[in-house]
Amino acid sequence: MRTNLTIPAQTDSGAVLEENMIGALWHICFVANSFVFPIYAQYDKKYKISRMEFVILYVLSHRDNLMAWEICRMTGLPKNNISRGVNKLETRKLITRTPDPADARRALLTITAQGKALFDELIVSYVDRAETCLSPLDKKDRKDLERIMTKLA
Amino acid sequence: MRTNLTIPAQTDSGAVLEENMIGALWHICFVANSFVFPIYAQYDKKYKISRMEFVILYVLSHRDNLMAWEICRMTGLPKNNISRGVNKLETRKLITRTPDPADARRALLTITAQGKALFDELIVSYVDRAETCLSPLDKKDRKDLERIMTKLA
DNA sequence: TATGTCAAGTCCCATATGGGACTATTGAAA
DNA sequence: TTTCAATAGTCCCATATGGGACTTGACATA
Repeated sequence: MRTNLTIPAQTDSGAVLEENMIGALWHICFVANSFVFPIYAQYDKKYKISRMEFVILYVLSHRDNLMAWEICRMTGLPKNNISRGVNKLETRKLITRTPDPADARRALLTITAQGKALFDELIVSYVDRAETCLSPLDKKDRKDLERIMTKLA
Repeated sequence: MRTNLTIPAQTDSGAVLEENMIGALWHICFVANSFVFPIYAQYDKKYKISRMEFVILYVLSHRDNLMAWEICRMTGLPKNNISRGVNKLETRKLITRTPDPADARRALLTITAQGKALFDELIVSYVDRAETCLSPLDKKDRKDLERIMTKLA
């Protein structure tokens, strides 16, 4: 379990890679890691929620009645990990799994009120951290970033 | 300080996340993962180079005579993982470790010609993949992305 | 009904990862 | 000098992760 992690506050990485788009993508990865790492550490420590579980809650809080494989498709995460997360969330009653009577293979996942309540709590840290990470950006930067990221994903 | 977040109720369409900066950061993570995952899989399979090892080669190919902890600081990766990677790269003669005579704790890392040659091979896939991932972006987008990412990292 | 194929999930296992304890060394304070 | 703290790196161990095999169910074709 992760606790107490320290992300080095500042880096020289800017200097390491200023060639072209390689650098941009390297930075994207760096930012992504520095962003999520402390969050997941906190979720795990404070709420016993793993990365996979958070991702599932995140997706289900936006769209209901999804099947596990759809979450895989949307997130790019492997199905066994999602499967594990779904099971854990179900036993904790944070989501429900409703078997599709028409096809016994399928089960529709829905977040419960309890799950939604937890998610609303989790997302506060998420937003805080996002604000911290994006604080160097002005309004225009943010607009641009949003536009670009929408194109990319 | 927390942002008042509004989670759009049940967004439709595959785009799970286009609200605000939460969405942007979620996208950043998604893009980062989708970008690196296939690359590291290939590096591992084809060259027996792990993510950590690649990162070390990457950094050392830009800056010589670094200590392990500096790589940690630059990349945000934990020191034990970097330590492992350094050892493996050293036994494969892709980097050298020169003990600092003035301080026996320290060792300066340098990429070897062999290491550089391998890195040059690796980076080809990296650039290819970067180009693929960034293909939806036009020239202006790319300029913006680079500007923003430099600010963020 | 039998058969082959695909689909949705789960299980098993090997590996990657990260936290924390530990070692060895240095430098500073007492 | 002795002691204490900090630094650089390694080791150990528990957990997270992902590939691939496996299970069960659905459906198409015969």
